[in-house]
Amino acid sequence: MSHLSVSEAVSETGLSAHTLRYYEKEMLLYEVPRDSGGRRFYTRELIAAIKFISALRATGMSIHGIKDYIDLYRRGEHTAQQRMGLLQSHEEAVQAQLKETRASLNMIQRKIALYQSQLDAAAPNKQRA
Amino acid sequence: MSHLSVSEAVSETGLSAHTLRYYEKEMLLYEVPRDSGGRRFYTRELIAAIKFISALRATGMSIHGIKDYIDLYRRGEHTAQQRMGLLQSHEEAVQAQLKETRASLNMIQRKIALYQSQLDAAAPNKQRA
DNA sequence: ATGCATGTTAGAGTGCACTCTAAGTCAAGC
DNA sequence: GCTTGACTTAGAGTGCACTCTAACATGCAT
Repeated sequence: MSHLSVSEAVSETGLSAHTLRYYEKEMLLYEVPRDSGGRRFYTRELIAAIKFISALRATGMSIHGIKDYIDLYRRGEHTAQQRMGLLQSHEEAVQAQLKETRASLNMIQRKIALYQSQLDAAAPNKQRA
Repeated sequence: MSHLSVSEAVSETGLSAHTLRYYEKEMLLYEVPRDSGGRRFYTRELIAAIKFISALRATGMSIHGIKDYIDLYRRGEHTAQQRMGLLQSHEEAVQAQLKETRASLNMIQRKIALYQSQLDAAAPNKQRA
């Protein structure tokens, strides 16, 4: 259970097999183990890493940015401070992006409300007709 | 003041002149007026439209999706209901996306907290040393 | 009248993140 | 032993949203 095949990793992480290979090629994943037939399998540590990478992607960090983070990871424990710094500045960027999205959403919601009042005015008391 | 030059529109909307032309080419903007020399200028209605388009883009609607909305607009008042429908389903998508972003952000924040406690443990009472 | 910023065009180029193709390998089930 | 399905590779292709290029036009400031 702690060794997942490609297809199990696909359903566990929500990424495609193509994307998993692409991430490996781009060095976001390293030391992905193989079975005797040369097929990949994923340990629970790898799955956790993939899920964290997905969280970074879902919040808009680029592949390149993620690679910088992973590279620090590979360089050892003494990079922990730097890694935390990267995550913190990414967090700030995400908060800013959330703020902008909320503002834009607000504008859209006001437009919807406008449509609603226009349509109400055009067809008043429809429920009684 | 209600007629903005290209450079004024750029600073007012935050988009580049290139992007404004691109949006026009993709039919997101239409009937952009020209002065005697053939140069574009932007009315306040156009500026408002550009800002609304930017809100749709900022919330992840594709150029194609925006074009569908604008095309309804061009077809006249009787499409108001459909336009509202598009905006409402986009709103739902944005809410879902916000939820996912918040979940991912949470994961990142937990990681930051982990780093923080690790670094605290490695260098305790640093403030007294 | 000359220089320069600001604009014009069609169309090519860029960067990103996948996504797919083609040709091949391998293990398990009938 | 043969088929089926999941996997392998290098490398090409896709879709999106810009972004830039080159060559030219216009109009204000000196």
